[in-house]
Amino acid sequence: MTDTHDRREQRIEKLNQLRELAVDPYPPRVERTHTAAEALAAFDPEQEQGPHVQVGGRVVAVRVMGRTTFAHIADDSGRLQIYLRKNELGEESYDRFVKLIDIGDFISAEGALFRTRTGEITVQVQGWEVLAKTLRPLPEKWHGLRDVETRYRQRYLDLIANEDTRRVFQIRSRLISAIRRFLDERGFLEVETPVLQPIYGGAAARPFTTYHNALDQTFYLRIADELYLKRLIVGGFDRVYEIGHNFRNEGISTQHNPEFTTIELYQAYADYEDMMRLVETLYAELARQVMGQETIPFQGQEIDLTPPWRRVTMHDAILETSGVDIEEHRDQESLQAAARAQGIDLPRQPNWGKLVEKLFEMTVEPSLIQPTFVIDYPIEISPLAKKKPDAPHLVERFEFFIGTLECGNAFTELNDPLDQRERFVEQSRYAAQGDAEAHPLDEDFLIALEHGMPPTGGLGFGIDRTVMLFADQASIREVILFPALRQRSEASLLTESNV
RNA sequence: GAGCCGUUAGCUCAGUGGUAGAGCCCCUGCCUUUUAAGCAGGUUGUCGUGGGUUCGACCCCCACACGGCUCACCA
Repeated sequence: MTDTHDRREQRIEKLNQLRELAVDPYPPRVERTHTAAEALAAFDPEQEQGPHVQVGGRVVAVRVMGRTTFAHIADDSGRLQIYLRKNELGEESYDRFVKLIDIGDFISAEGALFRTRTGEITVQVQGWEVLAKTLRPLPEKWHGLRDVETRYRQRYLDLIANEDTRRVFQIRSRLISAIRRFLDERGFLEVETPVLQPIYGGAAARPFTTYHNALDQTFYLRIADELYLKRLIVGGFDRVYEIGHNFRNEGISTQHNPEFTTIELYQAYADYEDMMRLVETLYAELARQVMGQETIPFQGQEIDLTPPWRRVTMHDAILETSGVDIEEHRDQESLQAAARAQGIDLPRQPNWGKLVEKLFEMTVEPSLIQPTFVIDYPIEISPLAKKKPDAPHLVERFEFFIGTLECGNAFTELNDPLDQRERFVEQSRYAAQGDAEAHPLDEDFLIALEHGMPPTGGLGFGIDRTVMLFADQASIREVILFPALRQRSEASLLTESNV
């Protein structure tokens, strides 16, 4: 018999006592005239007494002083103090509150607003009711809830106990709204494309595999939206975007969750230069709307999102940081040797482009604090982007980095169907050589392209990482309400729930 | 998948090879403007799980579970 069990039984006993008093501990509805914030706003500071209000919320603090009691209730809008007096409520109602209401219970209370001696606007309670009796205690009030595992597994407790957690997810919501507003105002159409796909594509990643019984067919959970959105550009929707979950069957880290939220957008008659302008304009706008200024703090740094952002080619960035000139070393052996000469040990990769990417990640990425567009990527790691006309081993692609986070990816989309087919074929050669993330050939997509796609700029960026940036969080789990965790065994759950 | 660290009361945390602790929470009493209310008294427990060493293990050893960080993979 554990302490929790005792406490739970104590509360069930209180629940039963309420029922014996003919009180429904879970009434189906409640009258409410004001939220906590509305009640506070309704009080005229010039007056001694405010209007009569009826409010509801969770009891978060109780101070019993004999025949008088102060308590705080909280709803989504904030906290509000209530004041109960035995001589005004009557002995029965007053004692019922003191004896049968616990911190955590939901109640409603009605009465006139007044200001206490210390100046706090408070409801002088004339009547109150139980809205929902709780059976388990809330986390402690001083230190709140710190245990990271409990915070993730029982996020509701985290939200109750930690105001900062509420703030993070409010920022998340406001960011997503602001992104939608920004794109809607510019004529983008929000669309939804399949999550279950017969062929995955649009990124380099391992998929989750599932199975549809009626169709007797394997499906993959999408790793990107790209190929379906481009089909819509073929179809004549010139500006489309989708916000949704992607799924990648890979490692979990402070920057990776197996399911994560991205936005992808495509704009016909645009190129990657247009996408760069769109990104920097959007992020500055988000900063203004959500944070009130274009400079934001992130992990101890001041990040200035004011456009224009720095642009640097991958070639120049690597040369500046590591002293290795990738254009002088266009095969793996040579590039590995050049890197080694600078004291950088590069592991063998499936191709030159991947080796360049590796070199970039090891040397340049950790230095990219202020917003930076890194442009012109190797073709081998960019099978869906258009070649640079004057350098066919590179493509018109950029990624942008803020606070060393890789935030997003964009290119001038490849709309030449025969080139696209060759790229897919090249990818299948990498796959045959053991590249597990090589892009599979999508014949259906090629047929779409053969019907004609206008010149198009495309962009994708991680919503979660954007939230990390704006909410100043170091771990992606802090910006996902229920991050992926290993399942607890049934036995351990039962032990902990004590029922 | 690998390395390191962590797991003690409902919560936040101390702790020692020799009878498990503190604060908050909770329970009882007093208290009619408190707000970390106060005062007096009281109860917390499979010390993550399972083995082993030992006269004796919360402590030492091994395995396992879960989590965190770093690395690998990736966005």
